[in-house]
Amino acid sequence: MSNPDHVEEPHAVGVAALIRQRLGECSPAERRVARALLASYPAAGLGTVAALAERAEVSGPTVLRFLSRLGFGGYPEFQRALREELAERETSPLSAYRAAERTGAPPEGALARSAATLPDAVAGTLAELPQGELDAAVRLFADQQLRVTAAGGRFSGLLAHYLVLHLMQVRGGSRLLPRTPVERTDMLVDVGRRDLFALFDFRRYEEPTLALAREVTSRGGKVVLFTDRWLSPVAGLAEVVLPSRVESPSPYDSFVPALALVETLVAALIDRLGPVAGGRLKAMEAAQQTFGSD
Amino acid sequence: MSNPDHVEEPHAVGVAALIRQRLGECSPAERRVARALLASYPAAGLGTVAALAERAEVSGPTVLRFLSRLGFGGYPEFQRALREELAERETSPLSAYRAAERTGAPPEGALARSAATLPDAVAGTLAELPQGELDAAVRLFADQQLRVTAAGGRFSGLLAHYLVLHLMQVRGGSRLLPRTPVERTDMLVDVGRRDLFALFDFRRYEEPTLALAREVTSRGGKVVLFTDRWLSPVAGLAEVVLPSRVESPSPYDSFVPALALVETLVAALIDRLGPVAGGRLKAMEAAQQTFGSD
DNA sequence: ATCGAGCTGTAACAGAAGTTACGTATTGAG
DNA sequence: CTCAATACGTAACTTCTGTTACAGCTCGAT
Repeated sequence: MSNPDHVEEPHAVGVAALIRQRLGECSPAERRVARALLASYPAAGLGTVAALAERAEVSGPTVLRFLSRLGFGGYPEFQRALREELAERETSPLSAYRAAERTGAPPEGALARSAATLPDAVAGTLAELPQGELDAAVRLFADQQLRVTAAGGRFSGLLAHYLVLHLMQVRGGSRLLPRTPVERTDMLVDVGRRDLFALFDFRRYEEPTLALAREVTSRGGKVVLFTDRWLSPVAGLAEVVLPSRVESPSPYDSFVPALALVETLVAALIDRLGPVAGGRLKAMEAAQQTFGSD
Repeated sequence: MSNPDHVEEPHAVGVAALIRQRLGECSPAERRVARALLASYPAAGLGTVAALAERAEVSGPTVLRFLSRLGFGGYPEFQRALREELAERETSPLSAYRAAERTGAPPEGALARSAATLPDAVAGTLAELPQGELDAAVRLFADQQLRVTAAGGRFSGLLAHYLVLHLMQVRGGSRLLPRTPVERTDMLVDVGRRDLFALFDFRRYEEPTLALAREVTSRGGKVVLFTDRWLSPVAGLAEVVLPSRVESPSPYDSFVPALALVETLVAALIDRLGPVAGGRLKAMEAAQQTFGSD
């Protein structure tokens, strides 16, 4: 379906628009269905035929005839269209940005777009984060028996690196998996039950990361996954999944929410390991003067 | 603020919040249902049980058991809750996370601290950013005549790396300055009027970075500085200064606002230079495999 | 006033959906 | 190694849903 021509298909421009467009050709009772539908838009159409009929104060068959007139083959088909439209809309939840986008003129500039998207993305990511998942992740990272290895893709690898830099100070026993296959395989020979992997996999998901996850889990290692809200395929293998939003002011996905999540994890880890981390902190600071920035 | 009494009512705080809250008490297969549900919320829950089961790669009864554990009497009841929530949200387009923030999230803990500090820090950073400074920075980075070199400290170097990865795709002629003194001096021998340096210097400010800035400016090179709100001493030498907030949920400073600023700069740069050339993108992808992550 | 055409609701049907019971596999404890 | 408890899927069942056929009604035209 890649032709931009006008299509008779109902799904072309959205169900709501279709209803308004064809409203003229409808009978009185059918019009009541349309109004009931538009009154509380997708929700009213996601229940049963009988419920919608009652809300519109018509009979069931009238609802069916109405939908048939719109071009739908049946009620399930209509609901499917509604759900698909809903899924589309949910993926870009920032109505403010989209509204500005629709007005034709480009938004006030990148700065305004950032201000509109990034704080919400961070807040949303943290709000949607399952408390249990974070707790589970903290429990794993706090286990000093486990050796932690972090890995990611070209961009997300920086998040892995950032996590490792913090873990080194908080609990030790952490390392960053190199991106070259040679060094990588060398580091993976002795992976086993005592290993915890922090994997970062964002759209477009990388095959090597999935392969890595398979290898690790097959050997009894555990995986904590940082991914976007569409969930990398690694999610199926991971013990803990931490999703982030990726809405961005640019065409590229944003890593700001994901970074916020990493820092939150580190903060929670410090909360749990408290005194231990404090002592290590002092030691690291002493040994760190040749490096510089904390 | 610290009342640990959570209401047992399923519909009290929204279905999504309920799922996240009870995720800990669920069996592995049930957790997969929860993830599938949250991945494309609420659409995935508005189809049939079989469809949701297939999406989660579990059986139908597992879906039912999961919902039963959440306190729902049956699938229809669950869908009704979903639709009611949807109707609620449609009427008040305010962000869903606000409500979840007030009712669902625990009053204490790292997650709550992050939710309280990071979004505001990002918003504040962007709001306090002088539009003129951003414009000036964009003008410099958009100048293809200039060779861009990015450098930073142990942690902030990751931001420099992130900026370079984007610049390579957007405009080319960009490189990351190594952190070892030997390679560093080697890269600096021919610095001159045609050079632009993106320096990242955060508390505690690094002497090497200041020295670098002195060397660069003395040879006629330009400096754009990313720093915290207390301003690195490099600020005196920089042509453009971009300060970020650093409030954090942990004892360490946060780089989330700074990353947001970098992404904003990239977005503005893309606005100015137009869409990224497809050829450059392909070439980058081909060459990326030999790359290591710092 | 009568006829006819189009709406609309009632009732019965077929099918799909949710639900439940049961058996197998898996895990952890003793 | 054995046993028990839990987790999970398969299959049968039952309810409810969407659908269709049919009959009554309204309204305009002749």
